[in-house]
Amino acid sequence: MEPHLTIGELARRSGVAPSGLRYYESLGLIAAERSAGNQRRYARSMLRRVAFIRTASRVGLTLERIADALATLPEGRTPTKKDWSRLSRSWRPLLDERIAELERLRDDLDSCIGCGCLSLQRCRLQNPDDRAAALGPGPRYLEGDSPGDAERAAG
Amino acid sequence: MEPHLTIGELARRSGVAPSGLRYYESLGLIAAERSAGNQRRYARSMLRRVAFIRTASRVGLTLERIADALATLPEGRTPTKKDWSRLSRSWRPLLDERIAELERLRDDLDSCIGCGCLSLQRCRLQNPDDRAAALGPGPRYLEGDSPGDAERAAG
DNA sequence: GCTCGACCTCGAGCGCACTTGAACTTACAG
DNA sequence: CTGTAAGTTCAAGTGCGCTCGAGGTCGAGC
Repeated sequence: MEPHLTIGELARRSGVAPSGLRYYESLGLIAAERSAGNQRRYARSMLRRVAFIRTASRVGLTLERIADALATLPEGRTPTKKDWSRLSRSWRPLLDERIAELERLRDDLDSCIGCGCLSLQRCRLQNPDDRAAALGPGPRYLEGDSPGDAERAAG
Repeated sequence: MEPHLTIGELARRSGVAPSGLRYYESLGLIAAERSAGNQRRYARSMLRRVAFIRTASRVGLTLERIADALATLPEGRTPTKKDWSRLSRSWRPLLDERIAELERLRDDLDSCIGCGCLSLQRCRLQNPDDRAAALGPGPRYLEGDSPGDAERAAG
């Protein structure tokens, strides 16, 4: 049991490819010491940090927001379980909101299946104000922005 | 009440920018007649078609899959409410699956909050086989691929 | 000492859903 | 007839989360 991991070992054990780990590093999400020959050597605590990143990503956070979260960890010491726990807890409302939105969509869909209307005037499935438009390109609600964000942006 | 819509009118009424409508057309999702001066003129039924595309997109389908779905509409006549209803109904399982996955994630999160472990060995929050990796780059589960897809791809 | 797999950096490319910009034309109101 | 808002095409750019390739170096076993 070595004290440090090579990038390949961390990759295998975290499920993130070496290229992905280097990318995370380029964004400041993780860090590594270097061997005499300039190769990355990871502390074992990086395993948990990468696990956190992966899970946060599955929850729907962008890497930028994950970086923000990681920045709130105490400096100078390895984070404790309590630290990780605090961060994980903060995802809960986000998940709840995303689930709620999909459920709304599903229920609206149910109430529309009978009519097949998709009417811009009447059907709740439609989003006439296109609130999401203010937030930029790409699929939005499904990628982490909440309707709440859209409303605030539309302010 | 004109029989046809300009691209600007369709954009305002559908919530999709003109550039987006041209993009949809480039993918074969919508079509338009042309004025004497080569400007697009949309039949009113396009409103419903665009509404369908937007909603399907919110549900999490890629534009490619939406195109596939639209291809099953009868040719030679304007689709009826029944046609749209049939397509909408097909989203239901997809939505259910996406909701279920987020709920699983939330429940796993709950069971982990106490420990803060995020352990690759023990914690259900982790996804050790990284099933999603087979499907290519980018956030996956949250963008429309289902875990089922991943399992089939890994098979 | 040599080999060979794993590592390094840097820039480019990808997939998706669009948007933007340049350079130009059309439609309609006054 | 003229001004201008709205339309046209085409190529390129954006944002996110990576991956890939080229060209070179490192490290461990024989």
